[in-house]
Amino acid sequence: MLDTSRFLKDLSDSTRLRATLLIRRETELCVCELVTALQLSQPKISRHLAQLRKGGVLQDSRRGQWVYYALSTDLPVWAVAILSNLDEAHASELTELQQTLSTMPNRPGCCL
Amino acid sequence: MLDTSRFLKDLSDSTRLRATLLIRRETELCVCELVTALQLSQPKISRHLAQLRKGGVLQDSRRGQWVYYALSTDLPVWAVAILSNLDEAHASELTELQQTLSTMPNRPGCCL
DNA sequence: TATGGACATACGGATAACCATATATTAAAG
DNA sequence: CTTTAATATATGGTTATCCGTATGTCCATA
Repeated sequence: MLDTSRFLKDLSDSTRLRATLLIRRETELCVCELVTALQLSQPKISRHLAQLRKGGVLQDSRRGQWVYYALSTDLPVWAVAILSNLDEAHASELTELQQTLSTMPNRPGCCL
Repeated sequence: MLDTSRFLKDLSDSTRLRATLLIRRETELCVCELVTALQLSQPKISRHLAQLRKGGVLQDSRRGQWVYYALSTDLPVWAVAILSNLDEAHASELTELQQTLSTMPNRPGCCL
């Protein structure tokens, strides 16, 4: 079961919040896509994603050399609702991040 | 303007989360009422309330010897919505806290 | 002005969060 | 089996968070 305080703490870091909301919009993203979109180092992104996974916010699935992260399918209703509210609060910034993502060179396709 | 990450961090502590949600339900509460309801030390409550006030989540108003805390009237829509969702996630616990409050001896009345 | 109750803050220590750098793991390709 | 790309983790250091205890401030009343 998801703990409320833990959930909020996991989202209270700007990197984790933006990563989670961007994943929510894009359904799923691999690590290198997040590195490009957020323009942060790979270890930093990976550490934050691990924390979100351990906290039950995200789930991962390996496909070839890529690991894709998506929202956990076990999120309770209140958590899904909060993510929706946070998306509203970050609407324009998230659209910009999606824009950056769409122009990423060598973006891994869904070629499994 | 309220910062999202700061807002989530302020609520990510169990004491601050419960205090905020209880205040939301009761409209306003003074420090000694929160000390009783949450059964924590006065300095601890006071410190957390100060953080919530500085973060723009709560506002305070002194009336005689008592300081009452209420939700800030400047909270954006998304923040109010999140508090509502969090109340749902804590419904039964909050009702218990209200129960404890209602039996508080020497509870300061609205006798300003 | 002295006393007591309500509240705030300062101080010191313990724990946790965050980061950059370096290194390990895994998988595809040669 | 080596190489390379993608991802994960380990290490060490800095900063932030949280707490208990002690003390300060403000207000009402005597």
